[in-house]
Amino acid sequence: MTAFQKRVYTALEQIPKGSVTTYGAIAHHLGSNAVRAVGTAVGKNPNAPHIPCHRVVPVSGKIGNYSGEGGVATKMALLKEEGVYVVKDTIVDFEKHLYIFDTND
DNA sequence: AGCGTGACGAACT
DNA sequence: TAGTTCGCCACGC
Repeated sequence: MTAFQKRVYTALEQIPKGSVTTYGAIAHHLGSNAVRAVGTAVGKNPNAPHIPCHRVVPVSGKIGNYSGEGGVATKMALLKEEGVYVVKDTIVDFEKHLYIFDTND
């Protein structure tokens, strides 16, 4: 477990239920521009359901990927359980559910 | 210490 | 409009 991973996981826990965020938003929130590093961090350490990694999606409004059980199928299922509907691997009203990290200022 | 890979993103053709 | 390429930063070998 690296410090960078923890930052990513902490950021994910800030995502409220029924909302989603993007890798780019997380990267920017961490003060970086490396969406790859964020995706790598989450992907290599799902950290179990303790982390709502299913609420993380690319800015494309699509599902992206998922290393958990069932893959993207489970990911979109979890989102639907939270009120975020998904059709054809694409999030419905994506930007409406899009959560931006509170800059706290 | 250097190269390649990766749950992405934006620009180019 | 859609497919491809390079870039980004951290991690593994």
